[in-house]
Amino acid sequence: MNKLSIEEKIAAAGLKLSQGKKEILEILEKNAPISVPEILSSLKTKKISLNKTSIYRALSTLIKKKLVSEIDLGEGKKRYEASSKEDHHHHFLCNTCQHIYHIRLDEMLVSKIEKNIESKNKFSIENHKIEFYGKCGDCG
Amino acid sequence: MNKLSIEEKIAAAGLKLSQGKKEILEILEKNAPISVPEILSSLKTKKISLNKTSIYRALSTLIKKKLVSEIDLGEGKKRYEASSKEDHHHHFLCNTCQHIYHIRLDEMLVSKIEKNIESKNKFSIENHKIEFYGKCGDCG
DNA sequence: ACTTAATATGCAACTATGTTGCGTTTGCAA
DNA sequence: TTGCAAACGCAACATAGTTGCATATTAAGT
Repeated sequence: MNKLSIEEKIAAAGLKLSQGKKEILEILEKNAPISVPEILSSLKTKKISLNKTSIYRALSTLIKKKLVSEIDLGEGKKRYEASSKEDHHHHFLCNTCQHIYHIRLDEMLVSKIEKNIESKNKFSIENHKIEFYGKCGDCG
Repeated sequence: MNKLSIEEKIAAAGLKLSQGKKEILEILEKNAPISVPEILSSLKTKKISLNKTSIYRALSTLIKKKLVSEIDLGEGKKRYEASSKEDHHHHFLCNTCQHIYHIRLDEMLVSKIEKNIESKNKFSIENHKIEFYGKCGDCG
């Protein structure tokens, strides 16, 4: 369980507690994976001014410290989520309402698939990207 | 087996045989999945002048007719490959040499994973994106 | 509190991928 | 061979993301 406050998490990662990082983490913890433009407009709503350059740089250090993870659903832009939300998981994107759902896979099966690939080829797999697309319950 | 010539494939899809589509398909059939900038420079090498707008538009119609498929390895740009090359397959991207390999998965296992997700949630899965990253034999 | 060094920020300019509008050209079929 | 739809080139635009540099803020040491 992760009961640390945002301030504590940033401190634990050995980072300086800046307005930017604090606000960004706060937003990410409240949202499904969002893009930088969305973070930007979310900040504007909260009447907080933060430059896009600063956001990209803050995200970059947060990613390095594993407080944030980057995902790419093939939309031509990246999305970010607080990695503290949950552990390893994947995403389902509804082709109709564009909602992003977190899903948990049977990791045993994934691992079987990877072992299979590694044995057939001479690869050593370091990570994967697995996303699903379709219709969610609300739209089906 | 797909023994049709490029001209025949285009005709079979009910498309006009334009220089652009012909050249693009020719390049895609010879290459691993490549991006538009790469197609552009490949054309330049062959002393063929074709505008990037035309490339994007040609690709778009070729994709609609299923002669080309679009893939996204999270690099901030799309890649394209001739779908005639092989049937359903996935990709492995070497983190060291950036080489892209075609891999074939145990589709039974993939289908098991999907059924699992569909039963736990109220999703109907229409497609997926599954890519692997790591070190290839040459780099390991 | 005061200084300092490291990190964070703002701004402007820039790069890259991809798109749109529009006028012109080309392939192909009647 | 002529007419129409599809293809094309060009310029302008849109959007995501990056870089350089000057200024400001934070946290640690005095």
